Amino acid sequence: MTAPDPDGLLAEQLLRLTRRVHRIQKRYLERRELGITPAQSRLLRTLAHYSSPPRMADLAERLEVVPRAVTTLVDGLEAHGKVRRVPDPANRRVIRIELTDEGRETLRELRAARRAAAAEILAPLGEREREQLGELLNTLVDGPAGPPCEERPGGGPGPVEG
Amino acid sequence: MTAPDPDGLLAEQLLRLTRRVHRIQKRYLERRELGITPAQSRLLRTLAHYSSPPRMADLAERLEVVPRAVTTLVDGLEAHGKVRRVPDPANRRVIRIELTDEGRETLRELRAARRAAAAEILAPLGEREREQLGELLNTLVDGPAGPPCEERPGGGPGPVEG
DNA sequence: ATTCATTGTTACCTGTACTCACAATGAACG
DNA sequence: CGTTCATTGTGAGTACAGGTAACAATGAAT
Repeated sequence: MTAPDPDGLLAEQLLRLTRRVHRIQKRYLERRELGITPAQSRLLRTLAHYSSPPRMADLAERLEVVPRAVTTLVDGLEAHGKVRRVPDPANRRVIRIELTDEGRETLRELRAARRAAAAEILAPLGEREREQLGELLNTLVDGPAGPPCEERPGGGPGPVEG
Repeated sequence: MTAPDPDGLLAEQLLRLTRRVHRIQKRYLERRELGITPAQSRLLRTLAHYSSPPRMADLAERLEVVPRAVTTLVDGLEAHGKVRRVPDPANRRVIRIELTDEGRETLRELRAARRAAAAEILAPLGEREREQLGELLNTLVDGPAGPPCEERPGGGPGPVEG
């Protein structure tokens, strides 16, 4: 440790971990036959954090992807009846995304799967260390922000991912 | 904080960060017109950690991907003259992957790019915190191991990624 | 010699996200 | 009013990363 390029190394570890998370999560998803992909699962979970149905653009910003990607994800979820597109009467350009009952149900199972996957990944860490890691990651994520776009306007519905 | 599902959240942050790393790294790679993709860059860097040219299977294990993926990556790198496939006289099934001079040159630029990307990501953290994060990630990565396969036989050429 | 395991690869498919172009809507301003 | 411009979501196309399955070549074991 204290290698020549500690920061670069750190990025490498990050990548590796994420690949692992992805693989494990996928396994759990398949096993439970929920019929959704990891990215869709992510959108679904994100959806749950809003108090009122978000717009596509909100989700894009939140997920740190381009709006087009959200369209695809919502397509998939809607086809499986997990979410619903509802027009916004106040602004006919916007579409708001609502969780359906089935979506909420799926979400419950999803959380279990997620928890199991996380537990598997985090096994080597103790309680205290997890907290540390959590704080560090929070700092990182909330820090510079910014997907392909710049920064968020601020007055969103009810974010904060918690 | 101290939310209902801290571990799940943690995984979420991980994913988000990685997406960011990926995006930033890609941007750097394009800007410098190195003509390689992030995954190829990863393989290249990994290659540098071996004292003697590794086999395809070694790389697959190291990168935690299926051997087939390595084939594709090496194809790309070889086409750009960054690496060379050399047959192993001792075992005619194996192919060893060597860095070419051009590959080594690219590697130098790559490190700079990587460092810049990491710096950008890690900006919100202080020196002390980076060390902490580094240690935590190390523990995680070295912990349970295991790609699609199980565990590594141990006697690899010269691993340890550092 | 036959059988089995290793190694890399051919062929194909999925998931994810990106760019570009565009239609529909809304807002600003003459 | 009409013109112009920004916002919002989407169709079409592309790139990249990785996974499965089948296989040919080689090596090892019996």
